[in-house]
Amino acid sequence: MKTRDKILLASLELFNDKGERNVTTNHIAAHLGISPGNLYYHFRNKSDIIYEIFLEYEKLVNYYLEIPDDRPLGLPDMMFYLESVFDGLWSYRFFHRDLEFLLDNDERLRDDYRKFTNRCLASIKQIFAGLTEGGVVQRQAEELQGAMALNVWLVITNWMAFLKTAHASHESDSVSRDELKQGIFQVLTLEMPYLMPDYREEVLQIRTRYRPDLLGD
Amino acid sequence: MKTRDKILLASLELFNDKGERNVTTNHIAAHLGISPGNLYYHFRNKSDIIYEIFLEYEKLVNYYLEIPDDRPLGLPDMMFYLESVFDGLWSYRFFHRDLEFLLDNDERLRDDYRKFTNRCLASIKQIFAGLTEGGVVQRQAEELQGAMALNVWLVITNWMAFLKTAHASHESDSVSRDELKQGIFQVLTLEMPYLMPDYREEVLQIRTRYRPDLLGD
DNA sequence: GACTCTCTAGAGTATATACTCTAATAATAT
DNA sequence: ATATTATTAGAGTATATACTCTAGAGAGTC
Repeated sequence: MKTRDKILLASLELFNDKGERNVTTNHIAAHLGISPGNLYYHFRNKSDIIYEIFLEYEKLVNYYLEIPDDRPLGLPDMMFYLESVFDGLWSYRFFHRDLEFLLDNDERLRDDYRKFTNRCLASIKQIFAGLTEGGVVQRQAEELQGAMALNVWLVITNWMAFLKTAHASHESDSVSRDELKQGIFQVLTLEMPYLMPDYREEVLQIRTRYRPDLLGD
Repeated sequence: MKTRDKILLASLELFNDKGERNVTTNHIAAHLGISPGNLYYHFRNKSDIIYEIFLEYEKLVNYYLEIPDDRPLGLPDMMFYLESVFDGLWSYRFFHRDLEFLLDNDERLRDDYRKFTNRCLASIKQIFAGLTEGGVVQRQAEELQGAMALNVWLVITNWMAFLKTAHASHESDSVSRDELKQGIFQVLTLEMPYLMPDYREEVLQIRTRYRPDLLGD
């Protein structure tokens, strides 16, 4: 593998493990057994590394959120989107953690992330539209749709942070992929009242698969 | 005012303005025109300052979330809670920003914050119970209540972060108190389907007062 | 006036961090 | 083989940051 790619991979791994704030360029170099000079030959600075990782993340999410416009959506579609999005969230979980600081220090990233957010929100709305057409969710007032999508977005992107703060110990990376998936439980809770009555039972059923076991300890 | 209190006040102000990560103890001292030595005479370290500020925040929120148990709750109660909580959020807005890092570096704070979260979640559930009794919201399955409360909590505590990232410019502290209050719009959106039909119109009405003007730009 | 206790100044320190510079080595082209 | 280019090592630097240490000023007490 090219050194450049190794750097990106190691950075992502370390960021996810320890948080961007706790990982220095020297750490990354040391982790790979290369010199700082070598790292800076491939990247102008730390922000550049983060930005490239963001681009990968963005690409992945865009791929996950491709929505067929030639057919309505069903329950399996919805679950597929949820699983995919939380998968992406897991792979790049460092990102939403130090987000504000990252955006503060890289204008390019800030602009791109803003557009990214808006695209995601649009996709969520589109998914709801598809599900409405598919008879899974009830038709909602136009006026509510944007705010609903935003709430879904808030729950999804901040579930990880909540888990981390709710955990008793901070033993490195104590949040597991499974726990993250419990965010799906929260999103399904959110959607419950909007479902067509026929689907309520089925979704409640699916939802139990994601039930957190530790909540409220 | 005592130097000790001045330090707490100035720290809170600077943290809110620039983010905890961007404010050093030397900055705080310089801002007050006192020496670093003086600052460290009053506080053992930066974590201690943060911890004391957290205690104030906690006290404020606890005060706001006192819930009368001798009567059911009405719509005005609900709006009062929302307004209060978002007020507290505004006054200590730095806190939820670098939360994960703060908790990683102060075990005492982590434990306290965890308990704080659980108390808040319990309060939210209690408020829902009161509103149910008051005939404002429909009775929900026991099983849903915890997850609903958690979603409300997620939206409330992360609304600020969303605003910051959604903003185009990072011109220092460009998020206003009014914009923060638009989080109430989101929470009301969340609650909408659970309301008793009689209250729907009124809440929709109230909700328009908090409508964001910039969303989706 | 001597003594004590609280508070403050300010220079200073150890460590960390992002990043640079030079020289050398490996790879490739001619 | 030689020239050129891409890659790497590794020592080094400027700056920042959390925090320490010593000395001394004020205020109150005996």
